Amino acid sequence: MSEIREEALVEPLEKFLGYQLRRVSAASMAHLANALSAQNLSPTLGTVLLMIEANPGATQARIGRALAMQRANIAPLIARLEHDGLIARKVSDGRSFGLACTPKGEALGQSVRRTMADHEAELYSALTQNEQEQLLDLLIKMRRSVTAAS
Amino acid sequence: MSEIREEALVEPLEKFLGYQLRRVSAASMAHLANALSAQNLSPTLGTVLLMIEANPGATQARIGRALAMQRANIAPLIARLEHDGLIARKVSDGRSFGLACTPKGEALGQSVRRTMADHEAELYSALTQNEQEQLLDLLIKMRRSVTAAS
DNA sequence: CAAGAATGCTATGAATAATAGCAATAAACC
DNA sequence: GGTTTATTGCTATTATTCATAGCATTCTTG
Repeated sequence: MSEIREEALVEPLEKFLGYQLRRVSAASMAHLANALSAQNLSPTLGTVLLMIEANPGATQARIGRALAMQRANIAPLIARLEHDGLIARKVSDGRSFGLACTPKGEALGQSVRRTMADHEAELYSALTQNEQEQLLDLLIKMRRSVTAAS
Repeated sequence: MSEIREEALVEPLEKFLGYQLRRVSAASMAHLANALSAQNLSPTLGTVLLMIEANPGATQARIGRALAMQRANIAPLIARLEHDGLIARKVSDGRSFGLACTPKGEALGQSVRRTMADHEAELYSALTQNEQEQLLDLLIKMRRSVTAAS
């Protein structure tokens, strides 16, 4: 009946917001990555896909800025989405392209949105509706100040 | 006077807790990494160092479990801390060692704690004291449920 | 004593992100 | 108009973090 339980260690960073944020975020990311693996997408790829879907015609530099990603890092992701036939590029500038989802990309986007919604519902059900809204508001407030500081 | 401002993109994941969590956590990690670079430590190394300092005698497997790190991933970190003279290993088992900070490690730990406290104070000053406590409580509650689910 | 579990570790690969630099193009300036 | 500056997409490279598989040693347990 009584299992052997390891005595818990002291957590010196317990009161640090950054530490708790990191721990929860890491767990959430792992959970989401697992959920999205069925669609053969990483969390980042899924996010970029949805971002393009919601902003047809945007260039990859703009998408990257909105997601706080460097141009150098988003390039291979765009190439991958295009290679998979999920997005298409239309010349907009002599140097840039307007991105948009293909029908295949929109279909997958729909599925990704469902997966993410399920993931959220499952993971965040430990919090009440009220707490979820509180947490969301606090995070958004944090992001505004953090983004402004950069 | 009026700068050219790029029209903001639609953020389809705006209401997703996991998304906002990731964005804030990423910004916080980058900020902390920058702050800790002066001590020649990554956030992970700093965290492990403080964890060992707070739990002298613990084995690296135990430290790893408490931080949700695989044995395979913590091994090189421990080797690095030992190589730098920050921690020492004392045989505890035929197969494991009890870890503890050296005086040099404790001195650095003190400095790391200060750096982290400063980092937190600077980054999270956008929230009131009350909001910071709310956020901390919500995150801890999330962590309990997430850990239980794993 | 034998079987299974735990520990430390290596090797390897995936995912994410940072920096530097390049060629082409656009925009701004004189 | 022509020069300078900025932007864009991209490659190459590196660092960090984390996951999996496997191995030898050593404990623990039946």
